[in-house]
Amino acid sequence: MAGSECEHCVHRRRGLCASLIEQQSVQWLEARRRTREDPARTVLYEPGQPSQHVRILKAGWAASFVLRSDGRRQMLSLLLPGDIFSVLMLHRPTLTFSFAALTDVAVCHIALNREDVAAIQDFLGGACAEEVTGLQRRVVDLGSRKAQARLAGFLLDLDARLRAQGATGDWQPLFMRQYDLADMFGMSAVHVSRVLSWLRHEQLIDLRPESFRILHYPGLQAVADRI
Amino acid sequence: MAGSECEHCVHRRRGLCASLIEQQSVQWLEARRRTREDPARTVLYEPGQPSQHVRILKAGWAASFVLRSDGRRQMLSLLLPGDIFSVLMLHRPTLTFSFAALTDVAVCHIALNREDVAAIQDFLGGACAEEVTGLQRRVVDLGSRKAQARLAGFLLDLDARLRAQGATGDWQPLFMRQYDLADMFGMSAVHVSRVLSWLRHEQLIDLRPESFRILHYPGLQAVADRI
DNA sequence: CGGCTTATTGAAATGCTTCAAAACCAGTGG
DNA sequence: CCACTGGTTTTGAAGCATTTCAATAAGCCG
Repeated sequence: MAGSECEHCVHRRRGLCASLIEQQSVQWLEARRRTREDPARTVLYEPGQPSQHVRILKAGWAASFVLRSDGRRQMLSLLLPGDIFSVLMLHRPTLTFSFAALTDVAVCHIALNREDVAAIQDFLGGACAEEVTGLQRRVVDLGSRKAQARLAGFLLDLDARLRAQGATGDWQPLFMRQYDLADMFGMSAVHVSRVLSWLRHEQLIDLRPESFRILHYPGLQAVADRI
Repeated sequence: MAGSECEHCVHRRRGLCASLIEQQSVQWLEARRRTREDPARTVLYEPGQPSQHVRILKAGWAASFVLRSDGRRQMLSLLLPGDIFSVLMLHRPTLTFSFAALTDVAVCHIALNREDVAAIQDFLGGACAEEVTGLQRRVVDLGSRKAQARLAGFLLDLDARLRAQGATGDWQPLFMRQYDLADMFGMSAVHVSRVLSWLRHEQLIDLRPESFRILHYPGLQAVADRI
């Protein structure tokens, strides 16, 4: 059974795994990877920790973040199932930021050597470019938009991202605490609560413990487009 | 004369040029590049514009930025002589952001085809990783530090960057208007003025039209380290 | 000198944070 | 079934950071 995990993996058709399988084979990949499961809130990678493995989030949600000396946490990106973390690990011996599980997660660790990496340069270049583009969006977001616009835009993005992965219903999962959103968008948890309450009060979204629903796309978009 | 520009170029020993010369030769590089000069405030690249050329800032200062539909400008990064823009051009047909000259500039355009790019993958991977790291720093900066800390940190960084390039004196150049700094750090030009005045009043820095001087490193560092 | 761009200053308004208290919620053990 | 707990969200009030608007000053160029 263990020998056929890759065969049946949802993620084998896209991204890193697809490239590796194309270059080599499913068996080759299977031999170089192992799955690890971790409970919610576990730190998956600490800055400075040398690692030979590039990882793929098989199931659950995770996030990358920087822990500042004053205890403050700045989230860099949100990882959904299928996302790779981190392309940088293939270029650098260690990273300067952390990864943590937001929910229970299953993570696939893949061991690649220099030649393996060389064989998938095309894919890696593209993945690195995506990483840059995503971070640029965050800079624009943090630098030039107000809290309301950031949260509205985030919910729209997340909705689109989940639908692109095949989600269909009205309700979408949201496995983040309000303080996670606060750390993501550089605002206080209190203010996150207020903004979300306001969006709800305006009938733009509906919110439940671990899920949300967009009630009025154009309205929410209008808020997201405000300065 | 034109045939020997690369030979005498200050930047030939580092970065992209060094990699290309190592892989091929100075003559090879010379044949694929041409220099362009542009006055201050010129737009060097507009988003969406297809370009076969990767560029190196030979002289002057420039910046990358996103122009938002509401007219607001978010600067992404500051380019100093020797900096490449942009690694992303080698992975994507077009970019989503702009480059503009802050001063009069000389820009070296280099035409590379797919094989040329493949030959310097090692260098490109590293450069892309650097790009990511720099943007992550900006996210942390914008997300979790106050205006004072951002400006203090910027001056310290810039000072270090210029000294790493060989600058020695007390005074360092600063070819940015206050509204450039505002667009860079997500604050209003008025507030930039106030913060700089305050830093000056605290005897931490000295400021003149196109240059600055750090008067008290530990003090400025202390401000930069504040939340 | 006049006209342009950039920087400074003040006053008022807005956005956001902090602190503190209360409400809510899920799980635990009685 | 209830009370208790710990983690999370909501709410209010006060204070701080930053923006906006508007007016003035300073610097530079022709």
